[in-house]
Amino acid sequence: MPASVLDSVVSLAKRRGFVFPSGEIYGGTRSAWDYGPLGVELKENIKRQWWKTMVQGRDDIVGLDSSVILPRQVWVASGHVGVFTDPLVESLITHKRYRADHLLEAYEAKHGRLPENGWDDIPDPETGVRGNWTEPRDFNMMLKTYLGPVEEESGLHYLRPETAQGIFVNFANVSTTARKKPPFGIGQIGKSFRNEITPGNFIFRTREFEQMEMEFFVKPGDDEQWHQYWIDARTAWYTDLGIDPENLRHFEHPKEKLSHYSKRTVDIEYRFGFQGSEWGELEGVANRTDFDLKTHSEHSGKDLSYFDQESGERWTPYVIEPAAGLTRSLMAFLIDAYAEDEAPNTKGGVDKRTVLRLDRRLAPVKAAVLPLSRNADLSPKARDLAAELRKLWNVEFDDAGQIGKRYRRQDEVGTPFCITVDFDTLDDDAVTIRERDSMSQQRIALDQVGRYLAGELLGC
RNA sequence: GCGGGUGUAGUUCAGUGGUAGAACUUCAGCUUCCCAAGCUGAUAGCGCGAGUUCGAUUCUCGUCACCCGCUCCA
Repeated sequence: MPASVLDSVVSLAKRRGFVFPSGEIYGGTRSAWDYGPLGVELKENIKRQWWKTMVQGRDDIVGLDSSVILPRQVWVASGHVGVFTDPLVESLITHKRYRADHLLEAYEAKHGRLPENGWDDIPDPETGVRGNWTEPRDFNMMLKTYLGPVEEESGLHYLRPETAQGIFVNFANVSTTARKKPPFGIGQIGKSFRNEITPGNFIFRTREFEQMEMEFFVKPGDDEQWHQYWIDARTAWYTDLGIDPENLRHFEHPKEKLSHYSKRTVDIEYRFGFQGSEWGELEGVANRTDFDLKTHSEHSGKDLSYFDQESGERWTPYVIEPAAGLTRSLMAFLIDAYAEDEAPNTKGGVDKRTVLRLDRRLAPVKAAVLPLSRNADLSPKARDLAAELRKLWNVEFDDAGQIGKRYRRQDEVGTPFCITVDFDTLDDDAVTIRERDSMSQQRIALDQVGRYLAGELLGC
């Protein structure tokens, strides 16, 4: 997919109010974005579909909404305080950055001792020149905040860098109250925060982001099967909602690059068409082993193991985690839905039509009611119809300008149905419903429109 | 954070050391109007700050933001 599609989508998103730079009137804040009227609808629809598929649609998964702010100890236990605080140095020659501890370890491995003159002895791995380093600096990926009126160490809290920990610390609460036993899962949608060194690529990487995560607890030994199951299930979720399988692929994390908690991680990647690397991660499906529950058991003193009545064994569940980035998938859905095709015009020729072929379930606007003309009292009738339909769906009313233009405007944002109130409506009390993709039209009685749409928009 | 690039209406682009023009968009009106690019009119901009200068959107510096790379990850 050429980069121009990505550019077109970004431009469309800005032009039609899906996404705005955050705090734009003050110059903006780095890599923070606000979602406009259409963007928030799309975002909510994606969330709703995820929730339906992952939580409500399954007997073995329940939902949770845990807080963004968690005690510092949670992050010490999870390993995030340690892992996310890497002292880094930068080469003054190549401007590449290295982890300070890695360079020191390498030196020690080679010489059998620590350098006598500190950083003056450490060579640049590329050029071999010694001592050209910046001071080691801590890069903590977690955003800090201070609770309480005084900014002091005891009030130090972190904003969560992943929603998962809120699930782990509630594992016992949920499994008891919801009366669930492994294999079962807990799903959660919410914001997470990371001090990314390099955010960018529009809404692809931001410091404040929204995750759709599910932690699935299974018996040790069953974990690898379940892992594969969720990789497949999650991939199918995207294709079911309209993503072209050609634009999806799996990326197996190399063993040496796995996160501190992971045994195996497979990313579901989408062909975004970025300039640097075409593919980008949509969702990571990780086998987190029993790392999280064990570490929280140790640090909190609360036993989070599970007693299996059937076998009489006690074990700590393994965790399979499909963690999806909400706004990334929003971007992927937009890119995949974007199309420019040809449509007939008034003069008997053909024109270019920009159309978002979004799945109906994701479309921000489900239907638009368009009176053919402002004259002859068509607008009031159309307004009434729109008001009626709005009780069930997000419906727009538009009577400005030419009818053809209004169709195109709706196509551009993926509205599946355009309902036209015309002059005949005054006599026959019927309207024309035009479908976005097929451009087919049907005449439906006014009092049947709601029923018709209900059938077409099932599951929305 | 470091290096490179960029910054003119909502969008895409012009342009000048004497404070800017177009197209499309948007809005209002006209056209009994069924698939944008008919007619009339209107709204709207030099990212922000400082310096040089009689005067800066234009030159300089800083800053902010965006894009590319290092790195990190949903």
